[in-house]
Amino acid sequence: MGTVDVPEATVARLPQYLRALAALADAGLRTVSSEALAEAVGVGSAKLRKDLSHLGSYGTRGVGYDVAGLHRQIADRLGQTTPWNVVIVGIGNLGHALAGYGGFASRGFRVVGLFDDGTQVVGEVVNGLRVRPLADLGAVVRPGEPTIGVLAVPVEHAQGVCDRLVAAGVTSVLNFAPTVLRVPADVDVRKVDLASELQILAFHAQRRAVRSSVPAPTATVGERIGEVV
Amino acid sequence: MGTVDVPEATVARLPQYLRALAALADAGLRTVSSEALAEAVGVGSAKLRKDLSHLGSYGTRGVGYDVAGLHRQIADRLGQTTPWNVVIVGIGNLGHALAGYGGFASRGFRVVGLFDDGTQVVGEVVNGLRVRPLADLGAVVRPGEPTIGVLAVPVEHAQGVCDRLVAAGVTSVLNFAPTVLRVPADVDVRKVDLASELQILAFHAQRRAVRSSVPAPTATVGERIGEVV
DNA sequence: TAGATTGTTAATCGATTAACAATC
DNA sequence: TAGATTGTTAATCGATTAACAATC
Repeated sequence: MGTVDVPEATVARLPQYLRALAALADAGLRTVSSEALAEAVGVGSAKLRKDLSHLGSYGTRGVGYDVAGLHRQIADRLGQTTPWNVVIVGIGNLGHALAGYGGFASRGFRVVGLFDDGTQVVGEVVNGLRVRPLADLGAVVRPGEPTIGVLAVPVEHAQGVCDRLVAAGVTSVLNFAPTVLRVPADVDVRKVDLASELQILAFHAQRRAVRSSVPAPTATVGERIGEVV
Repeated sequence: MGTVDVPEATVARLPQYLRALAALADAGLRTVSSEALAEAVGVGSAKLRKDLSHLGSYGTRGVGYDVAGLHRQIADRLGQTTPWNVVIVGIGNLGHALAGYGGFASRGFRVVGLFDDGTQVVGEVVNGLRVRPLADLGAVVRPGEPTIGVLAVPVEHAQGVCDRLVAAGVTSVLNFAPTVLRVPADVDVRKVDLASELQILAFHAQRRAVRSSVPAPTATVGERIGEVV
């Protein structure tokens, strides 16, 4: 119990639990049941207990979980006890917005560098940071302290810029460019694909539309109809 | 075979396949094997063939898939043949960026409305669209044509604004606020949680760090060590 | 002690993967 | 026909869920 493998699906939910616990603590709650915490996060209580069991046991039977204790425990696991440095590369529309996004700082992330090679934007000050040319990456990314690189460049530059991030010592990358990045095995890449999200919503919407209009008229007695929704 | 259930995991990959096929078509390719297409998307060829089999069969044994035909087929399934209307609510940092994001238009999404109730921003023109007060939602969201709502408001307003989107007839919501939205069963919500993405990266990075430093010194002969990475 | 709630077990479900027969 | 590659089968894996014994 402890450092052993936490399933990926569980890891992805830890930030949600953490946020809900912070809200409960703010509300003055000392203790919370798996039922109540699960409800706040929108999952089932069994799933929540299973998830927490992967971190070790921090609940008390008959009572529930200590809000502050569980919060500390999860924050610890997410590495939130020490601040993480973040550099943002590509200060266009999206990079600008990310540079000013308040949600990062409040979760223990420090944006320590903004980079772009566009002659327009280099030198501009965004949210208190001057935009620097990519050549300066090495001056900001210190091999000692872990740094997360956020890629917000146009898709055609993504791989090249990613290579430079990796060369500078970045081993965690959040990629907003809609492309598959090739990286060494020790580099972790996550992708946020905004257009994809809309396409997935569109798929579901179209499926709902088709299912609510087509099946009824075309079905004949005795035919089997696929389950609706 | 056809309109029947496509697994969620497959749906999430369809946009990636579509993009890769567009690139192959641009490059002049007529035909592509599952091996080559899978490589371009960064998945295994077996997974790709399985995914495509859920759409019906469009490949030719011994030859591969017709690039244009498969592209059309997937675009169809994603509802990309008809344009989708998108409204963005909350024109702050992020909303601004999304309003100007080129990736939406190129995938068949039309941003048709920008909304905000901040006195500062209402009336401002962003990317050719005037920001309107939320009260105008009904004038833009037409019950007839499907509209996707993008929520980029501060977390404390998210639920309230979501309710208004739903009341206006929106049944697909992309939520950037870090909160669980309560919606009727016929409304589809997807969530993009930027801070969460960084937290997940931080979790992995910390795990890598712990595993590469701690286990070796503390392990004793005969002890079993958890598998590394 | 009685009531409440956890942590865990076991069953189920969905997704991935490898292998290969079908077939172009 | 011989070589290539699909579509499908079956095995495996990981995640979810319900139920309940352990225990506060």
